[in-house]
Amino acid sequence: MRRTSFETMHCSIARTLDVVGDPWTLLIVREAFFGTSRFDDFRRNLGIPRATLSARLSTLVDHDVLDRRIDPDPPTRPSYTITPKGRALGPVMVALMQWGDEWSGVGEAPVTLLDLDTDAEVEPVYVDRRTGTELRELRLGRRLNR
Amino acid sequence: MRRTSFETMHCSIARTLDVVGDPWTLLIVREAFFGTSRFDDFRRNLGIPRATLSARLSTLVDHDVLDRRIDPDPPTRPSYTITPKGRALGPVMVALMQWGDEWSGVGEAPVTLLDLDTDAEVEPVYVDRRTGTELRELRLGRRLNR
DNA sequence: GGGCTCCGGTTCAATCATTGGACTTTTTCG
DNA sequence: CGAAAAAGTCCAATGATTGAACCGGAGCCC
Repeated sequence: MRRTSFETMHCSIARTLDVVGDPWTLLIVREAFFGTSRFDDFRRNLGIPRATLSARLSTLVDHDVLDRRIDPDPPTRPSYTITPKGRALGPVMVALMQWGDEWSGVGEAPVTLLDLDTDAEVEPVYVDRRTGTELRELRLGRRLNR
Repeated sequence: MRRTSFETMHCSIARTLDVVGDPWTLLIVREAFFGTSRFDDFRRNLGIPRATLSARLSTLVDHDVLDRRIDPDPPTRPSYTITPKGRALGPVMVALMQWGDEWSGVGEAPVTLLDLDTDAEVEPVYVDRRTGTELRELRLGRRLNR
């Protein structure tokens, strides 16, 4: 049977997972985020099978997370670049990375984030926009709208 | 062929996706996060097939994201509750939710987050711990450690 | 106690997705 | 020109998901 679609769920988490909720997709987005743009570079960096990569790139382009265009000047090959919508997945990747750093027994964090302008290390933390309180200490609940 | 395991990748995102990188898992964690604990409640709330739910719950328990124990008092049934390791996935779900709110065309945000103590609305934003700069405005790079 | 229902699964066949490898086509490079 | 690389497609084999049917123990009801 076909994988269940979450489109109809009235839930933003479900709808996001409908786009990026498979094992490979966010790794592809990660690569694109940090500059990978060519088919074979994705393939080599990730070790993903060609057919799978081809399928994922197509749906990412369909969802406007990546942009596919042919470079006019040689080498004349497709180039996959991240869109604003794709770049907005940064926080998702940061959150996944921090959880892996802390809980997956990877040891020392494999990657440190940097501010590209100042070259300083960056440590993202969630705070409440209004109060500035760190989210770590908040007990979160939810209210269903509508 | 079996789904590729990301265990050996020296990357925290990949290792996290090895645990929660399939379409259903994070929805199950979301349910557990907000209090669902019984097999049939997960099934009804999500519309997930029994066999799939059974498999996912098992791996989540194996990974110590959920805790399974039998309630001693009747009705004597298994109860799945979220662990600290599972609760630490909160930021991942927040990031997914915010992206869905903004980019998935869901309309008004279906859910508002609340501080359970004060009942005030909470809007989580990522800032750099050191500088307080919002992550949105940063151009992010990475440095590979080791 | 006997039957009924509910809950939490397991089992099954069908279909879908993923994988590794072989193959193709176009482009680039020497 | 000839070789090699890049970007896919095609294929058979194997897993994973799905919906439906089945199952077994715990409560409940008379």
